[in-house]
Amino acid sequence: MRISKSQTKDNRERALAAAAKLFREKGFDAVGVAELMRAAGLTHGGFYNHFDSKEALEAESCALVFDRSLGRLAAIADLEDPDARRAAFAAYRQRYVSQASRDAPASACPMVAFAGDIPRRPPASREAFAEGLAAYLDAYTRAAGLEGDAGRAEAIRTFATLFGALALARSVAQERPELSDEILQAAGQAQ
Amino acid sequence: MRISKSQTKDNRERALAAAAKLFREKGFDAVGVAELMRAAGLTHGGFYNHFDSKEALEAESCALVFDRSLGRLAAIADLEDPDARRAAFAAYRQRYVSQASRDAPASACPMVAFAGDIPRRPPASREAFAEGLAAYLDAYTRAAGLEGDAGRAEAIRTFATLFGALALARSVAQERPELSDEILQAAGQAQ
DNA sequence: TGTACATCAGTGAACGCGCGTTCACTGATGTAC
DNA sequence: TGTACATCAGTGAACGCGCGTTCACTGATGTAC
Repeated sequence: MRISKSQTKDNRERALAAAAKLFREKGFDAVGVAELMRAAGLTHGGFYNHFDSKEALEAESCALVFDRSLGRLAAIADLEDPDARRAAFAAYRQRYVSQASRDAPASACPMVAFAGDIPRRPPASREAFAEGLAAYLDAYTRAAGLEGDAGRAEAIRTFATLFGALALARSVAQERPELSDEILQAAGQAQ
Repeated sequence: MRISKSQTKDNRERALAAAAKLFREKGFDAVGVAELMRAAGLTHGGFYNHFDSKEALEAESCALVFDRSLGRLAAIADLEDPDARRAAFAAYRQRYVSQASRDAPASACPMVAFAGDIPRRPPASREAFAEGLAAYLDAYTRAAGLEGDAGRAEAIRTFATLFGALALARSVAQERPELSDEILQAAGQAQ
């Protein structure tokens, strides 16, 4: 049956949001079109009314998924008071390597969720991810209040530490929870 | 046709080695049994003479893949001269975040290759990986000459930096080669 | 505003394909004598 | 050492399954008058 335009738009957005969540949680190939549409409250046949292919949706997800992080970092960078900015940035970093982040792969850092797979994904996905990561590192550097070549290198290095710790902590969370916690704590201690 | 015992053993080892290489390069699901056996110079039907299932081979690969890294780190830790040990460890770290490591996913760090997927893999694979990572962090800490709680935390943190940088550098290597190089260099600058 | 009809988003059966796995068969190896 | 036979690793066709995608159909929406 035909559906109202606003309903149609809403359905598309729900499918895209479900994809962004499920892809991060389970990986691209492990999420089927049918599962994804079911999560959006629809059936699989209608998928192609909204997207050219699963690949196209994947690429769109790869772009969408950076929005929240970029928004948060921009908000921190834009704080006028330097002390407030520093405090907000420190809080951001602590939250990044928290147990909550580790245990919520569907909503936490998209880079940790996608980085491992991205080199083997289709070009459009890779491009969206690369653009997202580049923008993220810029935003992170600004939020850190760092400038110049050395500042930029320091920002990249400290982000690599957070990223690496979250990825490693997740990789052993089920089998070695104490080790997983230890990794997060070690990263959180960095000043 | 029947094959000699040593040939049989050799065939099994070649299949396992091919798996360890291909899984790191392409990911577990992207490597089929047929492709893997072809890489070992065999046909797919014989696979089940050597392994119970693809899952069983995957778990075996997850364990095998740590051997080389563990051996290298142990050799560094066992150097008698502290200066030589420090130099060897520094060289290990530089090699870890080199362009060569980034561009050779099939043979470089198994953790970077597997960490993202491991939480979604079967229990036996996860267990082998967790054991490998735990052993690796112990070996890395010893090679770094670090001791005690603070030393251990520092070792974990510095490894997370290397790991994160290599993973991030790989994720944008095809689309943003300059950014990829910049990430490796930033990590290499850490003292 | 009301009516008639064209549009098109949603549905679910059906498709083709690739995968892991099974199986009947082959023939050189290993063994019993 | 030689011979006869059982063993079993390797082969490739065939299987069942799940996936992305297609398609004929439905019926409420949007539009033309």
